[in-house]
Amino acid sequence: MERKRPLRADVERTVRAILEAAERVLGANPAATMEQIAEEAGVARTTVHRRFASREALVEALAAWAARQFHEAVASANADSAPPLVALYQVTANVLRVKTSWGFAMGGAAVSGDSEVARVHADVLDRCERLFLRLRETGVLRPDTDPVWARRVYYALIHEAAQGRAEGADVDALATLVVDTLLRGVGGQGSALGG
Amino acid sequence: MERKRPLRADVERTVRAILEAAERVLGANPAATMEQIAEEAGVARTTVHRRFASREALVEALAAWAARQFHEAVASANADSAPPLVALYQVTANVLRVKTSWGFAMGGAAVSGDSEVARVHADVLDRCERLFLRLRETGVLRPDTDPVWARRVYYALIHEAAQGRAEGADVDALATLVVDTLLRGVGGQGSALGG
DNA sequence: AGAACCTGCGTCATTGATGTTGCAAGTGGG
DNA sequence: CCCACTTGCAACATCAATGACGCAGGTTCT
Repeated sequence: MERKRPLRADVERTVRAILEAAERVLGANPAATMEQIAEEAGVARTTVHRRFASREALVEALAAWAARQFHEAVASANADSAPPLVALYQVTANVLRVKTSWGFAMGGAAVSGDSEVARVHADVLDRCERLFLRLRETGVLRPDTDPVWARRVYYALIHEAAQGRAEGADVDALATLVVDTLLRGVGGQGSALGG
Repeated sequence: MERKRPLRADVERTVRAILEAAERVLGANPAATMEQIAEEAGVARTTVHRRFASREALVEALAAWAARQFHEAVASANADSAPPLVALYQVTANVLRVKTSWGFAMGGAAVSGDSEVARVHADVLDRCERLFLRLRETGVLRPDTDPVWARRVYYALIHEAAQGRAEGADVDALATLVVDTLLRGVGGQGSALGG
């Protein structure tokens, strides 16, 4: 996967431009054409094909690029060693930072392919499961909570938070919002249904 | 939009079969072809084209079909008159019943078109906003909660609940889970972050 | 300056999806 | 029983997206 010879600086810039354009365009419309991506990137369609052998290759490269940042975001949060609640907050903030800019590349449409990318996401999922188990053991999560459901809610909340707000929004505030909503919900004190 | 003459019974059955097949196939892969839909429905591709002038028309009919059930599900819950918490639970259960079977037809990909369908969804959104305002006034929601955020979380939770569980899962249990998670979150007592 | 490289543009081939039509066969209702 | 209707099948016409070249012009590196 490594390039044989170092590429010229402008080539790298072009590739970056294409990837960012692809993120924007495909984020707005997953069925967008190479033409639209090229236009958004400010290059000719043929140039895109020169850099990426096929559409599939482009999407995969995009997913790989995002997966790298995703992995780094999660890994740098010390999810396994830090106190679970702190780790949860750290992971949330880091992931939000990435996901607000690379929402499509991290979504299902891009990760469908197997190989490296799927492994990274599976790995993150694993860390997440472990983190939620620790959260429950620590008493942060209610003991009767299904960790899988909790994790899915967590993912959904992150998605929502990354989706709605503009890129400029304060990531820390968003992370607080997500964690807070995840743990306390939006209800007042005695608002639970009888069960 | 009404048919001039009553159609033969088997025609109606064919249309239903196509719509249901479209829901299943497009749910699994939004970019699926007419061929695949026809195959799933057990009819020839030309038959699909006879019943639906174009792909767009098919998707729109699918969305309209789902929108009708969606609207009915929400309307029959008396969201405006019943006590807000009861209404919330009712709406949740009713919507879940529909959404587990018509997930794609109610999602963004199908509703993108304007016209009737968009109006129904906008209407439901309105009722939702009002319901959440009432929930906050009643003290069910924390006073400092952003109603928009609350509603978005609610939508996301419904989506997750409808997504994961098999169709047979107990709708009432799911609704309880959603409302419970929405209001209380998944955390224990003193688990909120310091603010 | 000279070589190597990249890009834009025009062109072309291919492929897959869409939509249409004619025809023969099967079914149900009157 | 006969007619109207619907379906499956096969063939056809489009059309858009993908992907591949070759060439001319411009940039960068040495």
